[in-house]
Formats: sequence, structure tokens, C-alpha cells
Amino acid sequence: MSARLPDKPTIDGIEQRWVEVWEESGTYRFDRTRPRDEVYSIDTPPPTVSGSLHVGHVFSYTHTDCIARFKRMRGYTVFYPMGWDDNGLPTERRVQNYFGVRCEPSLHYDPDFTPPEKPDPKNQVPISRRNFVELCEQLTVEDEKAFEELWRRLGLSIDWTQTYQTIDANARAVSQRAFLRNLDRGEAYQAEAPTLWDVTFRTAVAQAELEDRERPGAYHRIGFPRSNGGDPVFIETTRPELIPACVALVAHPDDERYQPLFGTTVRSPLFGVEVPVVAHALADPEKGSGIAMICTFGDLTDVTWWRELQLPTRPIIGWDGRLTQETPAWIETEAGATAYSAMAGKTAFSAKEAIVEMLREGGDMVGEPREITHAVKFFEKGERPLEIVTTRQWYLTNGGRGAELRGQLLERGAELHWHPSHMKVRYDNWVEGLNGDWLVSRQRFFGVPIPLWYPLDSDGNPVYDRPITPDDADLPVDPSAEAPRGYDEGQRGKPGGFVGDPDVMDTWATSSLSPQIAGGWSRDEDLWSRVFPMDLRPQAHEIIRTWLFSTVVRSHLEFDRLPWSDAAISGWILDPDRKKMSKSKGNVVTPMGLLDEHGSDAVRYWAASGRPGTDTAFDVGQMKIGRRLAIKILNASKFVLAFDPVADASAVTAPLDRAMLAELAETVRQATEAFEQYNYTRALELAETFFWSFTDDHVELVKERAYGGQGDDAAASAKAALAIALDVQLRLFAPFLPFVTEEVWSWWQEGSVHLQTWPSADELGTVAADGDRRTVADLAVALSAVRKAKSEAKVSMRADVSDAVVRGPAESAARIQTAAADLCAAGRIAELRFESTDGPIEVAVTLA
RNA sequence: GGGCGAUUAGCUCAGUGGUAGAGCACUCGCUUCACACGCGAGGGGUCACUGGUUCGAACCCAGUAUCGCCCA
Repeated sequence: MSARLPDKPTIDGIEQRWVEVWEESGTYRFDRTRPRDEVYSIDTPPPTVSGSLHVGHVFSYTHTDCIARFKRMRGYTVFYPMGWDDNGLPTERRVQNYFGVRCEPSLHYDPDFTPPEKPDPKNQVPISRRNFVELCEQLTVEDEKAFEELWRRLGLSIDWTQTYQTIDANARAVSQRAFLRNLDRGEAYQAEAPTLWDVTFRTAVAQAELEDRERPGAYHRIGFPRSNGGDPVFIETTRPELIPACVALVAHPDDERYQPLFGTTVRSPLFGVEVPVVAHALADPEKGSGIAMICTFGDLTDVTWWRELQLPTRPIIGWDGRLTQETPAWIETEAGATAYSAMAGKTAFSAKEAIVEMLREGGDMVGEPREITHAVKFFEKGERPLEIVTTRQWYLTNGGRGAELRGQLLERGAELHWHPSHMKVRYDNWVEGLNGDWLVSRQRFFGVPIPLWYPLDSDGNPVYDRPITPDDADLPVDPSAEAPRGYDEGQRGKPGGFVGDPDVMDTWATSSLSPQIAGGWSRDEDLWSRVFPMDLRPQAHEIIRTWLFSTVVRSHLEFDRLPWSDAAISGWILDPDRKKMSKSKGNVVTPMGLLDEHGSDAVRYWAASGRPGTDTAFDVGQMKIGRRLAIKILNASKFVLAFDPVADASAVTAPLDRAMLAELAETVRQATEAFEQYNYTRALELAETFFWSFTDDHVELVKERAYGGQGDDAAASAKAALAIALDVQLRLFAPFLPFVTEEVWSWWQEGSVHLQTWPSADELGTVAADGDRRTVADLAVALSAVRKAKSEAKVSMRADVSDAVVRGPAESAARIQTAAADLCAAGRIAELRFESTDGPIEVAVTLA
């Protein structure tokens, strides 16, 4: 077949053309008729669509795509779906601002609702949850389009018929079904318990969403009078406003200073509440005065003490972060009640100011507060310190409270193939450090509702321990808008009626089901049987503790197996100054702008140069190199194909041609091995190294022979070898540079290069088998020596050489001699002689 | 405070016991019939530091420093 070659090949604008062809031809369509062992399935990370496009996305998604393309060429049909994470707070907040609405779950659905024309953020229109969710879906569709356009342009080989949203009906149904099955098996349970609570968002916060922030604080030294007289006991606290919530004082059991006090009682200053002095190993003798007050609750240590020492609960902080209005029942003295009333209804901050003033006046506080800096727990998206309040919440077992499950989950972590392997440690550390089960309920609106109702007793109180579950066929349900079977909507909130669970699930409770959602669990069992357990979970390392871990938990509980066999953990993009690339900087360089400027293949080349799990600098220079490579592939291919070569292995007779193909076979072998181990970077590097030596040396050496300078058979050998090498190299580069390889492939081959078989050493067969790779290396040395002579003489490479003497080991000389005519032609050498020596190969060149 | 990773040429990075590598940048050349978005040649390193193991260490061990990330 004769190749159709462009005069001036270019990579500019080729993306658009091939994106269209791939879509029309269904090049990347998943073949769902193939059995599980012929499928390679990928649990694609659903990007947060309300977040902005960032070069980090381009980086990590390219890695996955390279693997997907490799596996496809290895003969698998690749299940490569795309999900959109439109769940959670970021979307909720965007919708509030964008439409000027707020969610009011008590309202009924209004099918005719239209958002205000001029949104007023200060006067948001209350709407039902269902209306709110509809607006969320409406807005996220726009965001998804921007992502899809970028992904296509980047050349991701996603099957665009397989998409999902984490808030769509299927995802909601899957989340609810999985939750109900957890409930059936006793893995989901509700508990009234101290919960980390964000007072701004008024929602419970899970361990995985916490972060510590350094904040200024101050130790207040405060005396607690002893009930049986004697000197007061001095504690130091950063939170004096919690004195009304004090339930005990605690010191280390070995602390001799306080041992005499254990078993006695003291009274809280101002409030006169009698509390015991107790011993616990967690009390730090070095901290403050060595004796601390336990409040319900000031921090997580308080919770531990409270639980292990079985202390009473005396909460004073409400869901809004303010002290309760009413004087707590345990404050019995009139003076205490007066003192409390000075704090009631205030925020923790104001209450602290008030109590410090009172303590100072009453002489209960010694000296001035001593300023310190300490770590305070925050919701990662919040701006005020977390409080701990007692609420009724839903939990899911995750090994945080049971050694047996924890052991099983650690076992799962060991079963998983991690790329790179050291990432497993992060999983282990996280699982070993869990201190409670997974809190899955959230007091938010946009999310998957907890699919439960509770009956109301004759007094109208919910009976929480007898939840009403929906029928599986009714999923997904919205308990705030729909009545359970057997009830009608009129009974909502009425004694003897029902009430819906007002909460939604944690966003991870849905994301953790991404294999189930994308793979058709409980919806399309045929599909599910072909894709699960999946092969690959690609993701970033900072969400090992959240997304990866929670997905393992759900799969372990539901299927008693890992959700995938391999996890490929990508690194970060760093600024050139080695700092994690900031959002603002990342947004200055827009991904689409990069693709426009350098070309998709070039940007992919840069991304693929970041090894799995390794943080990589944002480096435009690397993109330029990628661009140069892509252009070189075009030009070299055009040159080779201009010979109208036939890739006939039997024509390859010249030793140099065979040696070159042997070298290529070795490259293929190593690249395949690297790719199988998810080391795409190494595979690219190998292909690239071969390619440059192919164009710089081999092509130059055989050029004249290919033109017919040594006869027809010699020319046929050169041309056939060039064609075979080009064919193989295009396939080696195809996973990395999908556009340019497809472009060249289209010049002379049928079909898409991306549906060809990945090259193997076997296909190069006997031609390569008896080729001697050392010939390539020896000739490169000799050619380089000739070039050096010309370069030093500052003459053109076309300058004639009257005489060249190759000195070196007899073996090398013999190998060079097999291609003597090629060397003479490439070096324009009139007379070539050989001398045997013990040293390395040298060439004495005499210019004409 | 604990864990993980990194530290190699001006820059970005390969290199897991046997003479320090690539690309970029730099210098000097070359209109060469695929490519000047090109080609050729060259200079450039105490492999963070200190000890140890070894015939031999960038590589293995111990420690130190700096940077990054995760967790407390």
C-alpha cells in the first residue's frame, strides 16, 4: 500500500480531528460481551466538578490513560468510565450563591419553582431539598462539560457512554442500598455520642475530615476548693468557659503530688459543683500543673476520660456553638446560677471573656493567663474550632472500634498491589490509628439522604430504635419528601405518624461505592460480573485514608474481597520552587491553555515523565521536549514512508538491519516489563532512547543504501527494516502520544493504532533473533568518531573523508565491517581500513 | 512528637555494590536531498554531610542536616 504523505507535516490542530474520529468510530468503547478475564477495569476518580480545572488533573489523569491504552493494546477491553463528583459542601455553597436560594428541608417540593432572576445572597429563598438538589444537578452539568472537553482534548481514552454522577439517581440508589444492607448486617448503627461538631456548618464531622491548626491560646491557672477544706487544687486550662461543664479533675496515677487527692472531691469555682479527683494514665504530669479538669467536652481526651472513667455528661455548648440559655440542672447554688446567667447564650469566645472576669474578681484565678500556641482541631473546610457535642448519629463499622475488623482491613491492605509500594504504609498508619467507627451522617442538604423514617409515638417522639426502611424497589428515596409505605404524607410529624431522617450521608459514603456505582452493582448484574473486582484504582496519595480506605471498607463488608487488585498512587504537581503548586498559581496556567500552547501530546509527555507516586515539578521545558519528540516522529515517519517500504521480514538480510531490530526487540521487552509494573515513565524513556538513536544513527547509516546505492536487495533490506521499526515504534509511543502516532498510522495503515496489538519481541521473530545488538553500539561509536573529526575541523558533515582507519578489538572491527559500506556512505569515507588493537574503538580520520 | 519520601551537572531527573548518566541550558560548529520546531561536537559533578560494612559504596547500615507530604 502506498502511503499518503503530507508535504509539511504538523502537529498543530491534530487533536480536534482525531478526537472526532475516535468518538465517531467508538475507538474506546468498552466491549461488554467479553468475559471478566479479558476486561481491564478502572475505578476512575470522579473529579469534584465544582472545583476548578488544575494542571494536577492533567498530570494524574494522563498516567491512568497511559495504562488504559497499554492494557487495551495488550488485548483487554478496557472499562474506563468517568464519574463526576458533584456531591457535598462545595456544590451546595455554589448553588446557594449562584441561585440565591437556601435549602429548607421542612418545605414541600415545588415542581414549578424557578430561582429568582436577581439572586440576593443576603435574602436567600428557602426551597425544599428536592428543589435544591435539582438546582445542584442543573449547575453541575455545566461544570461537567468543561471537564469533558478537557479530557477529550487531552486524549483520555474514556468510554464516554459510561459516565456517572455521585448525586444521580443510580448513585443515590446504590448508596442507600449499600447502607441498608450494612444496617441489616449490623454494620451500620446509630448512637447518641459525643461528636466533633462544626458550629458554622452545624454538622457532625468525621475523623477523616479533621485537621489540626496551630492557634494561640492561654493557660488560665484556676483554683478548685477542696470539699474537705485545705488549700485549693490548681488546674491550668485553655478553656475556662467550660468550668460549668466540669465533671472531674484528673491526674496521672503515679503523680505523687496528687495521689492523696484521688477519691476526694473538689468544688468548681463560681458554680460550686462537687466533682471527684480521679486518676488516669493519659493525664500528663508535665503539662500545666499536672492536674487537669475534665469537661463534657473540651477535647477528644475528655471523651476518652469520660468514657473510660464513666463520668456523667454535662453539656453546655449547643449546636450553634453557644452556651445553653437555661442554667444547667447540676448547678444548684444561687451564686452558681447567677454566674452562669452571665455566660448563658454567649459564644464560647464571649463566654470565656465573661468567666475570666468573674474568676479574676472572685480571686479564683491566679495571675494572668499564660499565652501559648497549641494545635486545635478544625473541620478541614471550616473556619472555627470544632466543638464536641452529643448528638444522635449514624456510624459504619470500619475497624476503629474492633480489633478483628481492623485486622481484616489491614490484611486487605497487604493484599492490594500498591504502586509505588511504600504508599501502603500510609494506609497501615491510618487504619492502626483509627479511634472510632466511621461517622456517616451529616446535617446537610445536598447529598444522599439516609433512607430511613422513624415512627412517632403517641406523644410525637421519634422511636429511633425502630427505623422504617424503604423497599428496595423504591430506591432512591427522599424521606423528607416521601412517606414510607403504609403511611401517607399527612401523618408526617403527627403523633402516631412518622418523621423522616433529616440527615444525608457523608460524601465518602457515596464515593466509597464508586466501583459499585460505575460497574452496575444491583442495576446491571451482567456488567457487574464482567468488571468487578476491578483492576485499578488510580488516585492521589492524600486521600488514601479517605477514598481508598473507605472503598476497601465497603467492598470488604459487602463482598468480602478487595474492590481492585492494584492501586496506582500519583504524586503532586510542584511549583518549580518545590512547593506544592497553589490553587491560584495552578489556575493561572489553565490546562486548556497548556494544551493549546504546547499540544496535547507534549503535555502528556511531560505528565508521563512523572513517575508513579513521585511529586513532579511543573516544567514547561519538559513539554517543549515532548513537542519536539512529536514533531520528530512526524518527520522521521515521513522520511521512512517516502521509500514506500514493505514491512517484509524476509527481505531484511543486512546484518546492521537485523542488529537494529534486535536492539528494538530488547527495547520492547524492557518497556513491556516496565509497563506491566505500572512504570509507564520507564517505558516511555526506553522508547524514546531507542527512537533518537534510530533517527540519529541508523537512519543516517542506511539512508544511501535505501536509495539503492548498494543494489536492490540491500535497499529492500534497509527499507523493510525501517518500515518494521517504524510500525513497532509507533505502537510503543501510542499510549503516550496518541495524536501524533494516530496521525502517522493513518498515512499508511488501516484502523486505529490504538486498537493494534502492543509490540512484542516475538513478532520481530527470527530477524531480530540473530541480529547482534553490539553491532549497533559499535557503529554508533565509529560514526561518532568520524563526526567528531569533522566537527573539530569545523567542516560540514558532508565533507569527504579520504581515509579512515578503525582501530579496536578484532570482534568490534568485524562487526563494523559487516556494515562497512553503510559507514562509508554515511561518513563519506573513500577508503576504510581496520587495525586490530586491545584498546577501545578509535577512528583515525583524514579529511580530503 | 511519630511515619513515609527526597537530597546526583546551572535546571528537570535516571541510575540498588564494579571507570558518574540523559535531556534542557551553555560553548563551538554545520544551509545536510525527513526535520533550522533541525543536525553534529564539546565543556560541566567531592552523588547533602559524618561515621561504618566491603577488595570496592551514589547504591548497603547507623546517625546528622535540609525540603516535602501524611498523621499525632
